[in-house]
Amino acid sequence: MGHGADAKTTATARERLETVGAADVAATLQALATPSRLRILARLQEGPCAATELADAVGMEQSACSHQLRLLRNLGLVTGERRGRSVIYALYDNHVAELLEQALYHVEHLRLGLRDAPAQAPATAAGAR
Amino acid sequence: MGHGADAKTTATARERLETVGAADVAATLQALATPSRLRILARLQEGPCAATELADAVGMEQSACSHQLRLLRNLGLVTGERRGRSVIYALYDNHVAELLEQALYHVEHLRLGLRDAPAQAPATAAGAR
DNA sequence: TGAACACATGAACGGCTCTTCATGTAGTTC
DNA sequence: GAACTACATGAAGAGCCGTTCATGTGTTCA
Repeated sequence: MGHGADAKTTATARERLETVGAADVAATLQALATPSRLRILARLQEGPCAATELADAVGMEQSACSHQLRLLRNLGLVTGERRGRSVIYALYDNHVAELLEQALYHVEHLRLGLRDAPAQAPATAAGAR
Repeated sequence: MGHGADAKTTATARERLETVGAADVAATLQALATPSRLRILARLQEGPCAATELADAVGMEQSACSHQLRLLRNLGLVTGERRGRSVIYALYDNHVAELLEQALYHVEHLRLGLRDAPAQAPATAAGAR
């Protein structure tokens, strides 16, 4: 209903994590945990692209790129459909685009060493202090 | 200066990625790419916590937890300061909390198989379709 | 000062991941 | 259908990662 965190349905990140499955979350996020795949996704954010062209754009061998594309596909992050003798790859979703975007955003800031606020705990019954 | 993406200073994700350093971005994101660290960060989002208590909360051995904490610390994602004979760990930043939050959010949606929109390219000269 | 607690660190091992090399399959063109 | 292009796949090797075991450092308290 609301936007971010309502008072009622506020599950802790920890609960949500176990609900979805920590291993699954980790697996998905690992798609963003290597330079090669990061480059692939970043290129795809600019628009769909054929496999060979993609490999060329990110500077990796066709085979290596294909392997990673399969991985990304199995994770449901990208799609690939035939078009003539090419296979056009694209980001699956806008969620993927945003995930990449925000990951980049946060890492850019973290890498600058800027400190926003010393990490405040959510508005829990935090009497203990 | 703006907030998210101004029309003028819009660099492609690919450019930003190389600017920050794809390897560095990957390294940081890899902190979210394993169940153990994911649990650690999720627990810390609820508030600061001593090392042993933390290890207990996420169900891992003290040593293993300590190793991962060092890693997270080196990446600048968490802080740890002595307090008596304990060391209290906390998320470094609100950026870290948000990164975790949004990663969770997107993965929750991706895991549901919900498809928002078939990934639209940014407002480029995307006539080809 | 010595014992007990809290945490950090080093070494080592098993497992996973990414790449490369070689080969296989699908589609087009002649 | 033969040759070529575009992509996928399998096997294998090098390197990295996370855990465990054993031990070390710092702190409190009697």
